[in-house]
Amino acid sequence: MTKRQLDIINSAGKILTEGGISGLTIKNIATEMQFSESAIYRHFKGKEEIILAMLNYLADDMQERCEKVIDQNDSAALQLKSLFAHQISYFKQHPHFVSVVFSDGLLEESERINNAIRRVMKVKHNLLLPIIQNGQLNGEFNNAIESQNLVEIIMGAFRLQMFKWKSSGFHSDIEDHGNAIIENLISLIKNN
Amino acid sequence: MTKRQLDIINSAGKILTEGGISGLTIKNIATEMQFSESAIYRHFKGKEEIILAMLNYLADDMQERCEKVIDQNDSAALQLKSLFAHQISYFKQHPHFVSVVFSDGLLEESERINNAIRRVMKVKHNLLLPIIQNGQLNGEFNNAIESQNLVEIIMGAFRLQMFKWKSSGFHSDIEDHGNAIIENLISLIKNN
DNA sequence: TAAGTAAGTGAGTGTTCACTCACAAAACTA
DNA sequence: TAGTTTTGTGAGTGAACACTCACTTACTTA
Repeated sequence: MTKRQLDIINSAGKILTEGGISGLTIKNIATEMQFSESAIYRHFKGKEEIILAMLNYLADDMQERCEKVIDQNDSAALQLKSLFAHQISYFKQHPHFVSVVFSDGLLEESERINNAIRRVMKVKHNLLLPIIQNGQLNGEFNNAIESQNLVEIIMGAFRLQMFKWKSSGFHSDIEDHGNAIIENLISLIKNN
Repeated sequence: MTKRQLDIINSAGKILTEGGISGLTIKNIATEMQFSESAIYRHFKGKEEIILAMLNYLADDMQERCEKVIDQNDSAALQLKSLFAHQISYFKQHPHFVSVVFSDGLLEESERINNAIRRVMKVKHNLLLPIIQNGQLNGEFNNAIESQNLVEIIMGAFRLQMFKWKSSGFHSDIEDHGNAIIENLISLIKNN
């Protein structure tokens, strides 16, 4: 990944956030980059490669950042809380990643993009699962429910918050509302 | 809504399910209807109107069907269960409605479509809210959490199941997995 | 400094798209 | 049956799209 490629996927992200998936054209990316359409093709083979690069960058970056945030000495509940707090503040700084993950119009166009989106979700899933499992093992969380299902409930709630935030044009306060929902989720799955 | 219009939105739904949002073109709808492109314009002013008609039909239909399914004499938990069981079996028969609700590529193109999608979600929200509120009032459900938030958690989990089902090309068993998640959700929010 | 490569350009190409229009047949109505 | 409306068609339009190509300019390096 060259610097120029990173510039391009950032421009693509900006456009995706502002103009949605139908606005994500080579022409618009080129304009945003302040050079010609054809120049884009010096750095990426085509549009699909740009989208794939965005998604793969997001997955890698998310994995790396989140691993650092989780402190194994914390309680499972605290780990969940800091994981999501981090994730929310990250998306707040880079809302285009929310756009790209939720642009499932992309999804239908190419199996490779489909897989890349799945990979992003899988990274998230794999970060959550061990936390939940530990919490269930040490009696912190409800263990009447399979860990997999618990993870899906949590991810579903989080995704809906992100979706609503995106639908609002990123105007609503995701930090307040998102963290509140996570707080509620934790109190829901806790044994008490 | 004429018969022909209903035929067209059904064709559009079929195409949306099979070819995704990028496949939803006037040409494809016309082919599916077995007549020419221009004939479509005898029944709808344009593509946007077709999509709006689909969404509004879904919202109205969902409202009407779901109201019938909910038996006020049942417990809140049972009401939730039958509501979702009905919804899942309905989507299983009409998977294109899952496609249309999740095609947020549509969303960005027009404020009217945006509002129509929001309306579908609102209908669902308004169906769930009173059930949750009653359940909290009569001590059946956890009332440490605001009803609104509880509704969002439930809807989020349900939407994620639908999304995964759609991503699988509607091959996974939504009836099994979807109902299991709802079962888990209910056990999670129940006071015991 | 000469040669090779990387990065950018302007003018295209072919395709697909939503949509229009003059026209025709069919169905309804007086 | 004559007149009108509804429903369909085929040919076409202009715009947007991803992508190509011959060419130039700038940078690197032997």
